[in-house]
Amino acid sequence: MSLRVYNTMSGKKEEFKPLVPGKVGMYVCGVTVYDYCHIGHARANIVFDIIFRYLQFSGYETTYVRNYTDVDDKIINRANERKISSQDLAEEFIQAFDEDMEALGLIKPTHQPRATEYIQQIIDINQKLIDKGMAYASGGDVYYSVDKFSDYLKLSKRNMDEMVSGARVAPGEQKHNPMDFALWKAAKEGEPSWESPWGAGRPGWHIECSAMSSSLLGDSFDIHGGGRDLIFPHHENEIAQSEGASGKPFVKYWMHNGFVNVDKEKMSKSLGNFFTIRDILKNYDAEVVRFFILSAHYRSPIDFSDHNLSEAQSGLRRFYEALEASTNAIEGLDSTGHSSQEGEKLEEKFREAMDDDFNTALAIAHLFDGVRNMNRLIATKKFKKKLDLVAQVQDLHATILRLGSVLGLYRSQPTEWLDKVKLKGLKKLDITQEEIEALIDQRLQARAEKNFSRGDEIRVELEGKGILLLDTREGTTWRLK
RNA sequence: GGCCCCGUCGCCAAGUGGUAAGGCAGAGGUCUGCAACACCUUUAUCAGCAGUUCGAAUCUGCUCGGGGCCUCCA
Repeated sequence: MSLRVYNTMSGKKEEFKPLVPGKVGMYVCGVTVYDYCHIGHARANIVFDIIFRYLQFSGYETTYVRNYTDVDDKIINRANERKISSQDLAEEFIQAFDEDMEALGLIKPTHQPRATEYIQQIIDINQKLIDKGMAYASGGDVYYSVDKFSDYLKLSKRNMDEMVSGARVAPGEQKHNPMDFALWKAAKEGEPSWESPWGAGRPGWHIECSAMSSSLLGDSFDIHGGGRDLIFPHHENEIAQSEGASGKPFVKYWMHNGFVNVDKEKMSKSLGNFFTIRDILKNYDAEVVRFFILSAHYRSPIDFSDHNLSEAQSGLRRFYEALEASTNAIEGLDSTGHSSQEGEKLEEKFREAMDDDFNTALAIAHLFDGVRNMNRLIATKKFKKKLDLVAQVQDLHATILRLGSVLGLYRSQPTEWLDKVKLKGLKKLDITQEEIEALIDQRLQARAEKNFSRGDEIRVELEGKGILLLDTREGTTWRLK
């Protein structure tokens, strides 16, 4: 079974065959750096993070480019509001972005170019398009003539006539056709600008991605990704620019992730229903956020809510509890002399799921099966003496960790993770760790005196406050209800 | 108005022609002084209607409901 990916261009799943066998070039539209990232950005970046990881896991030598758009109207406006320079604003939010991605446990792309580092390439594309008659300079601006590109709207599958009727020309724009879009904008007073054959100016939106992708991946490459909302106009315009300039096919597979919704509605700034990554991480562990996002298929919409995050946390906790139990169960038992096929079987299912357009939800379901399997083995009587079973648990344990890392999961020490999440949850309750431990001591005392009714009282009291006591051979511990 | 997506167990969520994965929550059981964890058992015919087919959650049509893009947006 080989990798199949859903291509927005064809609207179907296609067998994945890179341009150069064994190698993949992937470009993902990053952020415009003028504000903090929200959970929608988190989803897009996590989705392509695991696509990157899985391509590498599958043996592809992958070059992953994710840009920063650091020159743009929104940046200029925001910088003016704050009375700082665009560069300082961009710098501030590039740093914030990097911190957020690091916190979410993303691995770094191969290249993270900035639009302002590619001004010359942007100018070159403009010139090439003008030379070919596909773009025109007009009053210091440069516009793309969409009617010169017959494939325009092939990605978003829209109808030009109807688009035109709804298109508007902003005041000051000098377009021949309302659907034309700016490749280069003449600088206004106080805006960042660069010298060009058309006077001082700055790039339009879209063109920077054409410049950075061709510079780092070539005129044609394998995968181009981003959120669904980028299909039109951003990606459509990129195609027009890049194919118009190079005369070659731009991208082989277009991949778009679904939205994050809040109460079934798209999250957006205008609705005011967005959550920043930073705020979410105050209440939930980063891995919980990742687990939540990967528990649905990347193209489906997901509903962000406290309830859903909590469920994700419960699910992840199951993994960590199993990992903790298996770590303890196989501790000190090295080579058993027995072989096991359990890991191999699990990996096969995992690959099958991931090969089917990165079906992380199914892949995780298989890992859950692995967990149950492992727990069942450990619960066997005289487990440690049955070396064939020990071998299977060792195999499953290692495989779950290895496959989990392809999803960026289970990277923490189980006990540490469980404690961390527990203490984070405790903050919401009306009791402290010290109080719990004091009560545990009292209960221990009572039980030592065979005063079970007092012991049960304490259990019930703590349960009322959201704390469950666990009696084990090593003593009594607690967890959140 | 144009284009597009979705509606699967209480909740989350896979499954795109061959007879419904998984998780959370619930019930019963084993274990436990009592519990918890873990394990075992158990819970759906897929919004509705009409078709195509030997066979459909999966294809077609219609209806109802929800959402997205068409202006900046992951």
